[in-house]
Amino acid sequence: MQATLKIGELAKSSGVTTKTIRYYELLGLLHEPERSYSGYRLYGEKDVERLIFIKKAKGLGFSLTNIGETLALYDTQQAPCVHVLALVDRKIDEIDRLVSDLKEFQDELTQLREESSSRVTQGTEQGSICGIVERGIHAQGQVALTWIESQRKDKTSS
Amino acid sequence: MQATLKIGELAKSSGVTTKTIRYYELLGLLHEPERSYSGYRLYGEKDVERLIFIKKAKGLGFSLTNIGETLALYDTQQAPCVHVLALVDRKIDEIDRLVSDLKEFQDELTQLREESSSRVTQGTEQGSICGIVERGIHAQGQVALTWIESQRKDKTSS
DNA sequence: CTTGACATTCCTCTCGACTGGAAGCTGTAC
DNA sequence: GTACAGCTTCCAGTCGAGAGGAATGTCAAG
Repeated sequence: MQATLKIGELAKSSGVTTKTIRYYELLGLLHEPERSYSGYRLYGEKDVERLIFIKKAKGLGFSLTNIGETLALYDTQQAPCVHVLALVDRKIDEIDRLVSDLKEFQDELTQLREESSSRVTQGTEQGSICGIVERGIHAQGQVALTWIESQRKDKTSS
Repeated sequence: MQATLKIGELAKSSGVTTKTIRYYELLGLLHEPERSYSGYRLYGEKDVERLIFIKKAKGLGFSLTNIGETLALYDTQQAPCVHVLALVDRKIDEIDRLVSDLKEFQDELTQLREESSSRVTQGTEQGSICGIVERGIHAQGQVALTWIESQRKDKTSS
């Protein structure tokens, strides 16, 4: 359990900013780290793993509170009581439901895709950026132009 | 396309508050509805479906912006251009990745569950609410007490 | 013709999850 | 010995997704 990383190094090896690390500590997701004589936070490899776990879970849509609970369960090396086991079971079931809902949603999208692609009239809209942007979406408030960007930043992870 | 529902009725049949409906309209997720002579918003069955779609997608973790894009695609009855098709494809792929990440995460939890349950020492902690709460989590900042609540409100849907 | 439920707009507040920046300390490099 | 990156705390701002509430209008019932 050697604590050798300064916060900036932890940030680099986990891909999480120093700001965020301190914030997670504040929330109790990370334990209070050791400190150097001068007060610098010092971390070890475990902390890298922990941060990556958090990042991953967050990417899957879990809230920090929720992640905190799961971590707390990891932390307690005591026998967990029946209540907590039941909660983990519930979480597992929840993921099952989530997955099947996602699948269903994906099916809808796929179907939409099929229908749509059969309507593509062989790109007679060469000059314009995208016919849809001009005709359909523009009217709605140019949401489309930020689409690609939002896609990019939405799931930079994984 | 008869528009007969007032906002409160739409709210009831979709399970979304009137506040939220107006907010979605503001964001462009819902079209500007017809209005009665006195200025009341008037909706039809399509709007119920649309709201339920939004609710569902939101429950799956998509952002309102993201949902807006998808709806925009639904809306355009024109042939969608190749760009948009590609984006839908990407979204479909994303869901694939999301699902497999979730599965993986679930496996980790299941494993944790197994390990943990083998440590349950046959409930010698009758009197206390939960041994874990007392011993493990309490130290971390009583996160555990809000756990059940957060579970409840996190996924009230589906 | 007033009461009460529901509608309208507009403006502020909340909550989660950060991010930015000020003011000051540390530690290595030249 | 001073410059500069990197650390500290603390406080304020932002963004998404709404919720709360004031002031006012509408409409059916008694």
